[in-house]
Amino acid sequence: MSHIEDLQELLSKFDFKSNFLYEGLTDSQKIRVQELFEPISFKKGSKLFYEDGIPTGVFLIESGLAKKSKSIIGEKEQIFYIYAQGDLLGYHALLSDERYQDSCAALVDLTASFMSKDNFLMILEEIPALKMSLIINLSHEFGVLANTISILAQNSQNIRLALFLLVLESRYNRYSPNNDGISIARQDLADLIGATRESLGRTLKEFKEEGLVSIKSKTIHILNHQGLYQMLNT
Amino acid sequence: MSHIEDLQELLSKFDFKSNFLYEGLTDSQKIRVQELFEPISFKKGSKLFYEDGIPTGVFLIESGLAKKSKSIIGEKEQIFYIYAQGDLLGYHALLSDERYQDSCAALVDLTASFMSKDNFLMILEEIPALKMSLIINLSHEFGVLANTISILAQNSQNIRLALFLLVLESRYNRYSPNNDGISIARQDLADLIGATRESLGRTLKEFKEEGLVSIKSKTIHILNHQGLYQMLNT
DNA sequence: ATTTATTTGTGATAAATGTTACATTTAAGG
DNA sequence: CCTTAAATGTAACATTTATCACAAATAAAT
Repeated sequence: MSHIEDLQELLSKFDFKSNFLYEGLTDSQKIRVQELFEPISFKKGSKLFYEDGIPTGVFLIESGLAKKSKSIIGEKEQIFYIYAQGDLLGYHALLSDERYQDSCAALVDLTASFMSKDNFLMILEEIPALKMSLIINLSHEFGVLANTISILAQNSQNIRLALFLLVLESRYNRYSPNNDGISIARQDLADLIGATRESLGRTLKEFKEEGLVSIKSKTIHILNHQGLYQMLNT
Repeated sequence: MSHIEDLQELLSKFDFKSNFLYEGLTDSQKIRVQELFEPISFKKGSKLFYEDGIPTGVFLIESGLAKKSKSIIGEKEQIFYIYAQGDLLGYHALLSDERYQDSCAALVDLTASFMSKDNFLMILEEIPALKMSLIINLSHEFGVLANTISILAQNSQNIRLALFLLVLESRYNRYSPNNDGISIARQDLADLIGATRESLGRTLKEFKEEGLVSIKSKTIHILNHQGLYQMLNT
């Protein structure tokens, strides 16, 4: 197996397949689902939903990026996933009939489609294939979060950063062939890899000096994918 | 809200409700499900299933404890959940139609009920309530793993240990009123909180010297729950 | 019961990461 | 465009945690 394939396989272990919604539906079913969505938009920094809030529905991201994060103890925020175009989100709390266990904020101006809780639960009963897709997807997500725990708990900051840079680049470029680099606030990147902002800055600088990445203000470009990947296998 | 209630609420954020199987079923449905299980037992240290193995069915723990762990990079093993009596496990890989993403090993001699993949998928179609229970449960598990990420990535070893001691004690004593303490290998506890064995040992010694716990060989007893809980809120 | 293997404890040292405080750069608003 | 606020960079220092090497204790096997 080539290095590229190895990398792709690794990255898939950190990616929800949250764009499952239309998989396996007939054309008429797709239209039925689409009819239940309504457009909604969020300014950069605003929240799609809040921790402890009551779930109102689900969101399908049409454009933009959103971070899901939570804070269990103290004020420290942990980002545990970054959603991109095509991803469906907001269904966990809704389905488990709990309050939101996490909050979700737009990283950039964002457009989405919204479906109310009632409509979502209705369509789930109406189209059984959807329910099975959801089960498959939730099961996959379990693996992704377990992998995330494993990476964050067992590896140094260097390795965590190397991995998440690769993950983010692939996520950011999901539907855009032109590689625009990874544009993200330092604090967010730190909250994602479980580091302080200062410490992340130093590690990032190291990477730059080693020619692994280039940095222009907020945007990080990966120059040497192979190099980052090799860090993971040492 | 009292401290005890606060603690209970916190602990519930780290507990799968994997004993959902019979919830909401009629008596005849329960019997139908039970008929499809067959007894199986595992010696301490043996594996219920292996990472990368092909899923064969699901397990319901009748007695004993099991750890679910994985190793993404290198040889470091991360335990991300410890299952106890009453828990159902092994359905994630089966449902997402992937290979096992993790391995599961008995921490002590263990007895379980086993249901084959075919029977599990069959009963899921036969009893729709089961499918919905599964969705609810998977959604809840998502929150638990997100909380685990947050704790492990954002807190010091002391705090991680304090929390997991409280979690483990509650898990170990789920169905046993007499508090037998937490019997666990140091290496396993270290793999659970994301620390080295030596480092864990030192932190544990500190806890002992502060009167928070007592240690008799492999078994840890919590002496001051309040004290451990307060560590989390500083 | 005695030997052997495994697990655990300990101490010295090095490495990684966090903390604090402030300078500098970049973005946002009028 | 200018002003102010927010984000980022930097450096010295403290703290936490890992690593290594080995002793002690416990568990397993004969």
